[in-house]
Amino acid sequence: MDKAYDPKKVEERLYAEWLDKGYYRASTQSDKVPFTIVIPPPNVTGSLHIGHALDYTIQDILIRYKRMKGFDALWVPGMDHAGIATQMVVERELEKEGLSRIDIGKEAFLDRVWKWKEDSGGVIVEQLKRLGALPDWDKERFTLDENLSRAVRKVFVYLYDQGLIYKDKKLVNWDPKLRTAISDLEVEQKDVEGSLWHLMYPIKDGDSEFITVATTRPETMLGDTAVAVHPEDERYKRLIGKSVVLPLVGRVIPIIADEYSDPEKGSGAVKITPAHDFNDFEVGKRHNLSMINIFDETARMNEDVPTAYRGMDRFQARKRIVDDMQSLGLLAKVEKTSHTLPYGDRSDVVIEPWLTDQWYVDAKKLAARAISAVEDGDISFVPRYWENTYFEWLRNVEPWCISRQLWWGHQIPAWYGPDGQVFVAKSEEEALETAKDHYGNEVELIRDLDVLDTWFSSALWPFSTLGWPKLTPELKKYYPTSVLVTGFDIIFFWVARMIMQGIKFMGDVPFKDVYIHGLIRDEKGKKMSKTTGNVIDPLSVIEENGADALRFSLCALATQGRDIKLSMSTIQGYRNFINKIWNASRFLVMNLEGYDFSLPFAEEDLSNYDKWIITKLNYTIKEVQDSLDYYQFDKAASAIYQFIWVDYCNWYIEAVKPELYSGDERVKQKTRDVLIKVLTTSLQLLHPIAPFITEELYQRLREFGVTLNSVEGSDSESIVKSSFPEFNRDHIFEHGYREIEFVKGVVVGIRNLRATIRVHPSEQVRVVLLPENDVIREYIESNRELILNLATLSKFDIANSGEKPTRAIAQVNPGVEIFLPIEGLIDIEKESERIRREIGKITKELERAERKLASAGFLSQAPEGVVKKEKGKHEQLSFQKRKMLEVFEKLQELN
RNA sequence: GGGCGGUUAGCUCAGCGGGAGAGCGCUUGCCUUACAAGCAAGAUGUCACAGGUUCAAAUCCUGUACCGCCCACCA
Repeated sequence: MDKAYDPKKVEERLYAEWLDKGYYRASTQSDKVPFTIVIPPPNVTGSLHIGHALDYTIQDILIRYKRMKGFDALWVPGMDHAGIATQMVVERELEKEGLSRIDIGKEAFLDRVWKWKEDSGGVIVEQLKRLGALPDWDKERFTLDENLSRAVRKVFVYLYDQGLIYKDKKLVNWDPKLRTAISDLEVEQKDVEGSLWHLMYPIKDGDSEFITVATTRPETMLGDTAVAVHPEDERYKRLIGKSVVLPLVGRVIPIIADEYSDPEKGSGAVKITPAHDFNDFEVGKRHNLSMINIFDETARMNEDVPTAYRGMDRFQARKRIVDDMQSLGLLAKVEKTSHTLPYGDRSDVVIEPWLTDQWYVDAKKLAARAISAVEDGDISFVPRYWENTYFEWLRNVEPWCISRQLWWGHQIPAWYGPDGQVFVAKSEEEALETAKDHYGNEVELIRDLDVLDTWFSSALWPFSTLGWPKLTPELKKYYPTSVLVTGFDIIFFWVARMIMQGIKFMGDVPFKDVYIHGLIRDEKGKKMSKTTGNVIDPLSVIEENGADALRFSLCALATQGRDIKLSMSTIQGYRNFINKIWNASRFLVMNLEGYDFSLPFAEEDLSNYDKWIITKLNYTIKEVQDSLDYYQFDKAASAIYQFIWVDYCNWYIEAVKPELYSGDERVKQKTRDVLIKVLTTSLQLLHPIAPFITEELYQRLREFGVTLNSVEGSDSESIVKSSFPEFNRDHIFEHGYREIEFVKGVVVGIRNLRATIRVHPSEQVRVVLLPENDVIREYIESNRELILNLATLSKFDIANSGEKPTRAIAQVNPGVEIFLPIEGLIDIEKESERIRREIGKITKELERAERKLASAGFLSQAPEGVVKKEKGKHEQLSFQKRKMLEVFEKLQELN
C-alpha cells in the first residue's frame, strides 16, 4: 500500500463499479421497508457549487445509511428545466450571434434550448458522481419529461375546474428586462439611496393655488388620475372635491379623500397612479378612478403620454420630467432619502407594478391543510423553529401568479375561442371538443402563449417523478417520501408548495421530515459569490483532497440551525483524518501476511484492552446511529473521528503492538481478529460519510479473507451493500473498560512527568507507583506490561506507603501517586510552580464539591445518583489534594 | 414595524439543568519500523450583560446590548 491515500487512484474506478453492479437501485419487488428521498432538482443550467455539495452529501449519507440498515432506499435524481435561467442562457448565446429570440421565432428558439440542454445542460449530473452521490440513476427525471408535463396539465385543469386557478387582471410585478410577470417571491427588496421630489399641482380654478405631492417616482405622474388627502386633514379638507390640472399632461384629476393618505408622510397629499402602484390600485378601485397605463412591456413610455416623452426609458423620462417641472417652477423641493426598491431576483432590474392579465393560484385555500399537516406533526421541520417561518408565510399567503411571458416551460393548457371564451383542458383535442359543445359547431382555438412558473412543476416533484398521474408501483411504494433535505431559502418557493400540492393530489404529505441545512459561507462568514471571488469550488476541493475529505468536512460542519463557515484549512484537517484511516489499515495489512481467518477465538481470550476498545466501539455505534437518525450529522462525524483517531489508533493499536510481534500465535491470532473486526466495523460506520476510502480499504482487506455480512446474508462483496453495525449490549464490558480508563490515566501521568523534565523518549527511566489501596494495586499489577509499553518504561516499582522516593517529581491521579525519581538537580522553583498550579485546580473543584455536600437542600433534593457521584468525586479530590500537598512540602524540604 | 437565529478558548463551533469540551491554531519535546497529512505532553475561558426560578444555571424564564437572517411597509 502507498504511504498516503491517493483518492485519484480510487474514486473513479469505484464509482464505475457501483454503477456497473447496480448498487444504487431500489426495487418495488423488494419487501424491504422503503426509505425515499427525492433530490431537490438542480437547474439544468447549474454546475455543482458548494451548497449543492452539502445538500447532496447529506442525502447520500442518509441513503447509504438506510440502505445498510436494510431499507429499500430510493433516491430519485433529476433536474429542473429552470424557465427563466435557461432561457437567459440561450438568449445570451444568441446575442453573441447578433440575434434575439424574437428574430428566430418561438419554434426555432425552443429547438435551440433543447439542443443546448442536450449539449451542455446537466453537467451537474456528472459532477454529482464525482461527489460519490449514488442516487437511482434508472429513475432520473426532468421537469419537462412527457410524464411530468402530463402531471402539470392534469393539476392545472383540476385546480381550474375547482376555481383554485383563475385568470385575473390586476397589477403584477413586472420585470421589464425579462418582459414577464414574476411572483412576489421573485422580488427582492433592496435598500437604495434615492430622492423624494415634491411636485406642485395647480388647483383648477384656484387662484394660483397649489397642492404639493411627494414622490420617489416622478415619471409616474403621467399616469396620475387623482390626488388623495386624508378626510380629517385640516390642511386639505377644503380642497376635497376640487380638481387639479396635472402639469405636463393637462389632465384634470380630482382631489379625493381616502384614509390611505397619511398626513404624517410627505406633504400629506399623495398622487394616485392606479396602474403603477399597488396601494394606488386599491385606492383607484375604491374611487372608480381610471387606470392609465403609461409603460410598454420594457417600461418605456407608451402612446398614452404626451408626445415629448413617448418612447423614453423610465429613468430617462424621470430626469426629463423633473427638469420640465423645475422649469415650470413646479418643483417645490428635492430631498435625499433612502428607501427600498423592488428588484427582479434574476434580472436585477427595478420591478414595475404593471396592469396585465395573468393566471393565479388561490394559495390561501390550499394553505389551510398545508398548515395543519405541520401543526399536527404529519410533517416535522428539523430544526423545528423553521415551522414558524413556514406558518407565518402560509397564513398570510397571497395569490400566486403562475403565468410567465416566456417561451421555455410548460405552456399553459388554456385555449381561447373567437370571442375570447377560455377552454382549459389537458389537450388541444379536449379543448376543441369542449369548444364544439359550447359553440354548437367546430371553431378554431388559439392557445394561451404563456408558460407556467417553474415552481409550479417542481411543486409536483415528489409524486410526478414516481409516475403520477399513473398509479405506478413506485408511487404506491415510495410516496410519501421520507425526508426532504434542502436550504431555508426555498421553504416558500418550493417546500410549502410541494406540501400544498402533495396533500391536494395525493391526499397525503409529500414527506415526513424536512431537514433544513444552513448556507455555506466563507471563513469570514461572508456569502460566497463569484464576484467577491471567495467561492470554494467543490470540484477543485475533490481534485485536491478527494471527495471523502470534502464530504466528511461538510458532514462535520452540518450542525443544526447555523450557517456553515468553511475554509480550506478545515477541509485539509479532515483530509488528514481520511489519510489516518488509510495508514491504520496499512498497518494492519502489513501484519496480515499468512494469517488464517478460519481460526476462531473465544471471549475469554480477550484482554482488558480488547474489551475496552470493543466497548468503546459499541458506544460509538450507538452514538453514530442515534445521530444519523436525528439528523445530527456533526455528532456522527465527530464520534467516528474521535473513535478512529484517538481510541483506535492512538491507544488501541499502540497497546497491542507487542502482542502482534509476540511469538504466541494464539494471542497474535486473537489480536489480529480484534484489530480487523474493529477496523472493518469503523469503516462501515464511516461509509455513508466517506464512501470511497471505506470501500477501497474493504476491498483490500477482502483479499486477505476479511468479510462483512451484507443486508441479504453473509459475505458482502461491497461495503455499500454491507449491513450497518448494530449496538450490542453483550459487547459492553464495564469492568475491563473502567480498568483501562484508569490505566490510561496512569500512563498519561507518567508521560507528563517525563515531558516535564524532558527525558528523551528513548531514554529509560524508573518510575514508582504508590497505590491508595489493594484494588488499585491489583489494577496496576495486572496491567504492568501495558503500562510499561505505553509509557515506554523498562520497569516500574509498586511501592508501599512509607516508601516514597525522596528525590522525585510527582503527580497524583485518583487512587495513585506517581513518582519519577531524579538523579540530578530538580528545578525546584519551576516544579513548585507546576505543583502549585495543580493544587490550585484541584482546590477549586474540591471547594465546589464541598459546598454542594454541605448544602442540606442538595442532600435532600438531588437524585441519589448525583449525590453519590459528588461524594465519590469529593473523596478522589481530597486524596489528590492531600497527596499533592505532601509532595509540595517535600519539595520545599529539598530546597 | 413583525418574527427567527446567534453571542462559550486566539479562530471555527459542540454542549442546552448536576464535573467548562472538540477541531484548528499556539508552546515544548520527538523523523519511536502505519502515518511529520504524524506522535507525546502542555497552556488558554467573568460560557455577552442584568435580574429571576432552582438544592444546583453556560443550559430554564424575563429584560438589555450587539451581530446575522426572514417577512412587511415606506409619498
